[in-house]
Formats: sequence, structure tokens, C-alpha cells
Amino acid sequence: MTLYEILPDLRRQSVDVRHAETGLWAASMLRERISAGQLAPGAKLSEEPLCEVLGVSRNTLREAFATLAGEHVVTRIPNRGVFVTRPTADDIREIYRVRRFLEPAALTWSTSAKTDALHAAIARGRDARSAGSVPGMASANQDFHAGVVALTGSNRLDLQMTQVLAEMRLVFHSMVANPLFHSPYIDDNDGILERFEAGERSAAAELMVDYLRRAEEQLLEAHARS
Amino acid sequence: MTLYEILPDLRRQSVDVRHAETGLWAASMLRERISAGQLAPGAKLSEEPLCEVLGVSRNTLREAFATLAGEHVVTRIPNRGVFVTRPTADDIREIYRVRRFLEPAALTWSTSAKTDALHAAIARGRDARSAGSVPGMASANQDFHAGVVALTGSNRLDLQMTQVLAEMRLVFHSMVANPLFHSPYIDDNDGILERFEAGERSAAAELMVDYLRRAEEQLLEAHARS
DNA sequence: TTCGACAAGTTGTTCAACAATCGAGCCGAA
DNA sequence: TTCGGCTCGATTGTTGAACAACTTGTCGAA
Repeated sequence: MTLYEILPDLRRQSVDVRHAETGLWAASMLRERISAGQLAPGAKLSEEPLCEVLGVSRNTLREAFATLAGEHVVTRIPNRGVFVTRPTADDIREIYRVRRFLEPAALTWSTSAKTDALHAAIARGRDARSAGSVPGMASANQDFHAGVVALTGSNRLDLQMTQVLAEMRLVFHSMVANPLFHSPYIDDNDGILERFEAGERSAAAELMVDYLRRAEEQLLEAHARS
Repeated sequence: MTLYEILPDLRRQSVDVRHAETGLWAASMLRERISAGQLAPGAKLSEEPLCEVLGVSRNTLREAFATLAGEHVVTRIPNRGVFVTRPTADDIREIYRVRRFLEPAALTWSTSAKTDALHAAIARGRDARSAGSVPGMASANQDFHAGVVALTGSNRLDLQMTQVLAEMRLVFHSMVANPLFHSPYIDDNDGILERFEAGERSAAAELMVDYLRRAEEQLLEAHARS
């Protein structure tokens, strides 16, 4: 399987692209493909073929690598190359460590109570479950938890959560997909939101911690298997 | 004042430097100087003179810029150049928004209770206050709050806090230094630590929120003045 | 088999060139 | 004078080629 088959024809058309964002453009291109699983965890991103496919120079590509490395999407090993990050068990633990602080904190202390996006995410999750769509459930679940952190109103925490969720996708991609993994959590989310809206914030936070612990445990177990 | 006077002779000596880290080296060089206030907020980092001073090529310098931009230490304006970030009032609010979630969360839910570093930071703060050293008090205070987040045991949250504190230093550098700003907070920190060690975690978290609100208010006021 | 020298392939870094953009200063019209 | 548009110089954005340094695998000698 050549890189061309995985990433056909990403060369940007010369029209309507601005000067001064090629590096970011290349980064977003790769980020997309990695997030979609087309570039699997562990895959090596060799400079020369990628330059060819993206239609950018090596120097520009390296700027893109620097950006992605800062997001932990990609791992740079000096003199060896750049690889799509393959999360370790420790990475999984770290991801959930972060989430167990961020999400309960958001539920407990956020001043905003705009929960429309949360309800929408839960609804989308139910629809996906009915339709039997695993990616749909996964994405809806991510939206819900991103939405919880968005309650903080902080761009930085949002960004941190976005990055952590991007790494979660890498975790999923590096393991066998279990269709049953996401489905029970939809009701968990609903319960959390219910408590939150009832003003029982610490109860909501507790449910969240409980959810996160169970999810971590399941993921670690699946990771050990793979 | 030329760049040479501000950053004399940073060119790295050819001996004992490894291949494959020049970009990171340049980034850390600049980070240091910015953190120390030698490169003030708003200062333009022109490529050519900086290449000269650092002894690296433009491409490598640009990799360093990408790194620093990811840390919000530096702001890139397309086709205009790279500048040391000059925090706005909104930035200050955002910084404290992050801190008001991170630090109370650490106090409330961290599993570690290793408070040696916190005691040490408070002691250093008292020494600095006796010695009348404003930078000493500032640095001790930062150490204390970094230490609180370190209780989470999470590298990511640590890193986030490190970045936020780096931006705090930019805030200080872009305003007139008020010698009285830091001194009262040493006792606040002591009170917080006392509650935490007594197991009264929510009380500690409340004190922390209170401290952060007061600090934010003072900084915003000082910022409006400047 | 084991070890080390060597060769090939990649990454790290530099350099020089050109394209695109910005901003200052100049000029002329109202 | 003041305003708008213009040109021009300086700086940034991007490229391609070149070379240095490192990694890996191979081959042959002991």
C-alpha cells in the first residue's frame, strides 16, 4: 500500500490559497487523515514521499511536523523520523488523569449552563446507537465530553480537551474496535447531564469520575489484549 | 539598542552539541530570554538579525518560532513577523479562568499529598520578602502554584500550568512592577497549604479561588493603568 | 556465530533564490 | 492641508538543492 493510495492527490490547487499558511495547511491535512485513521498509529511519515503527495517543500513539511508534534499527534524521534503516535498504556492513563480533573472541574465550577450542545450530542448518540453506527456513537460521545469542558468558557481548556480527544481517537485506531464499547455510555452521559441541570453539581461530577474510571479500565484491558 | 546588546553572542559553540536539536535549542534560548524579560512583550523578532545572533539558518529559526508560538510565548502575524506576546486584558482573564479550574481541581482531587515542594516554596517566599526581593517573591509564588498542579501527577496539566505561568511572567513584564503585589500572597499560600494538609480540601480549594480572584482583579487594574 | 567496517538511505541543517505581502514615503487632486 | 493611490524597498513565505550527521542493514574477517 503506497502513500499515494492512502493520500491521493492532496496537492493544493494553486488558486485561492493564501501566501503564508502552507505549513498550517499541511498540518491540518495530516491531522485530518490521522484522525480519520487513514494514517494509522505507528505509521512512519517519511519526508520525501509526503512532500511529493502534499506538494510542499521539505522545509514547509517540517514546520507542519513541529505543529503536530506539539499536539502529540505525531512523535518525532531524532534522526529516525516522524511517526503517527502510538499511545502506550501510560498514555491512556495520562489521558484519563487529565480528563478526571478537567471534566469534573467543569461540571463543578463552570459558570455557564448552556447545555443545548450536550443534549444534542446525547440525541446524536442515541440515533447512532439505533442505527448501529459505532463511529457515530464514538463521535457523539466525544462531542458530549468536549461540550462539558466547553462549559468552562476557556479556550485553553477547550484546546487541551480537543487534543486529548484527538489522542483518544488514536487509542481507538490502535486497537480492535469493540462495537459494545460506546453504547452503554450514552445513558451515563444522560445521567450526568440530568444531575448537572438539577443543580446537583457534585453528584454530576462524581458520576463523571465514575464513568471515566470505567472507561479507562476497559480501554486499558483492551489495550493489553492488542 | 541593538539586538547584539540584548542577546550577545548566543551562537552555540560547535563542540558537544548534537545533531538534530538545533531548532529546540534556539527555541529554549529565546524562551529563556523572553522569560527573563530581556526580550520585552511586543518586541519584534526579526528573522535575519536573530539568525545572525543565534548562528542558525532562517529555516531552523522558523522551526523554533513554530514551537514558541505553540506555547503562546510568541505571536505570529502572517507576512508581518513574529513578536513577543503582549498579553491583553482578555488574555489575563483567560489565564485566570484556566487557573481557577486547574488549581482548585488539583487541591480537591489529587491523590498525591507530597507537599515538601510546597513548603519549600513558601519558605523561599518568606526569605525573599525579608530580603525585599520582588523577583524572588514572584518566583517563589509561581513555584508554589506550579507545585499545587504537580499534585495531580499529570504531565499534561503540569505543562499547561507551566505555559500559563510563563504567560504570567509576560504579564508582569508588560506592566510596571508593584513591589507590594506579591508580598501578601505568601500568607495566603500558607493558609491554603494548611487546610490541604488538614484534609479540608474543599476549604483549601475555596481559599485558592478567592486568592485567584483577588490576584486577577489586581492585575487587571494594573493592566488598565499601563 | 560474532564483530566491526562499510554503504545506502534518511534526517538535520544550511544556503541562495524568488514570490508574496506589508508599510513608508511620495505625488497629485480636491 | 488632507486625502487617496502609487511605487518602491524591506521583510516574510516558500522552494529546491546541497551537504553533514545519523541509523540501519550488509558483508566479510576472525
